[in-house]
Amino acid sequence: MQDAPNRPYHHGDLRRAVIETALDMLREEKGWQFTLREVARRAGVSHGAPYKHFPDKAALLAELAMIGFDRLREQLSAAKPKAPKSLRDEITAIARAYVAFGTDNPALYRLMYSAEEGKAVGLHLNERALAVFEVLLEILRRGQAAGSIRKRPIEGQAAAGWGLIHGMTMLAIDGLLVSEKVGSAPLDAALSNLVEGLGNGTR
Amino acid sequence: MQDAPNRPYHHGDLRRAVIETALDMLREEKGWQFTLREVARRAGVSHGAPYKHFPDKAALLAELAMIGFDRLREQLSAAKPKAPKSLRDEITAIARAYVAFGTDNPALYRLMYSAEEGKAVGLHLNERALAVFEVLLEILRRGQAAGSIRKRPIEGQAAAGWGLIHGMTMLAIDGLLVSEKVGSAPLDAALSNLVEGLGNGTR
DNA sequence: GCGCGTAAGTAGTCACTGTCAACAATGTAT
DNA sequence: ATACATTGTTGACAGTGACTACTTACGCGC
Repeated sequence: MQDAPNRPYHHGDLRRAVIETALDMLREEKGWQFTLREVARRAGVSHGAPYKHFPDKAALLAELAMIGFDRLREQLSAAKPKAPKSLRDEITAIARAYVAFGTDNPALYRLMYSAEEGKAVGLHLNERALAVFEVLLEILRRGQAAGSIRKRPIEGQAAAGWGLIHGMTMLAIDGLLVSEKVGSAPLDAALSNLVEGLGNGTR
Repeated sequence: MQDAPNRPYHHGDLRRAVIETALDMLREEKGWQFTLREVARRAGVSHGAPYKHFPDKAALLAELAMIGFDRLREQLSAAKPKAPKSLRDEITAIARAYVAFGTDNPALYRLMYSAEEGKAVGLHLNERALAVFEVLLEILRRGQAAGSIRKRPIEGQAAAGWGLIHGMTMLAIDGLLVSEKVGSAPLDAALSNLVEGLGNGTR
């Protein structure tokens, strides 16, 4: 915290501090509807200071979203099993990690898929976001080569995988996966269905 | 509009007018981040008037979300083919209608899955929201009975279907289904995959 | 008919927001 | 040393959601 009253006039690394503080607020609060002024307040700086580092609030949000993609990719890479018994195990592991990222960082995940409704395309065509998508594509490519995944246009299979996982993540974040509607293990069931749809019949 | 300067003191049906106006604003703008004051302005009443009908903005948003579920259910019912050639056709038709609802009413759809982040559960366990879910369940039940869908816990299959369709809808709304990532007909491909996963092998 | 309670609308206010321009402090290159 | 660019501060502005006190006029019981 910035208790020291004789804090120096120049923060030193305010840009990073603003980002860190904003990430903290995303973590503890639910919505990404935090105020820029409170970020400044927490960072121990005047309400106008952040504008020296970000042209506006949207720019900060975009930056946060990018960081989100980086972290998601890292988390997926870390979850990839070293010696997977089957492609199914691999897909399951990755998918679980993906959903876990969403439920662990709900506000951040929402932000990654919201930022400026319409400008989101730009974000997701960015190299850092595409890197996440590449994890999925790589698995599908390998599966097709190994013959355990139907030989179909890979983009379509990617659509099915991305759509399902993103959807399950959003539902999980919103707390909508209640057993009254989707049973006790919805993610497992959905993943089974996905894998069986992708598979070539040799289960 | 309310051009008449000698507009009566009492609006007559302000509650409905507020809802209609808010729906209009959802339709034309993208975000559900409209201001209550502008709703009042457009309805031709003072900025405090809506508070006589809604305790706060969140209450209005919740009401709008409910209307969204009603309309979605209607649209799905209308899209259900009278004499479907196969269950696959039926599922495809319903799913297309669902996604179309989302892309036609992006802000409203977002609202239905956002409203008060965390209070969403309550919304979705409401009778009017469950009615939408029931459309999906009914198809699955019928498919299992007819033998064209694998005999598995229906909740899990519902999870797979809901997750995929919701995910595709969200991606479509955000404009993220660009051909660079998911090819030219992502929805068709994803639905094929879903149906094949659900199916019992007799394709 | 008629009074009047009360639902419905108004106006003003409060604390707060994002953004901006003017100003001050600091570091840096010449 | 001195000019300058960077970074932070302060104060302002319009606009927001929410609350309050006030006013209007609808409609009910007599």
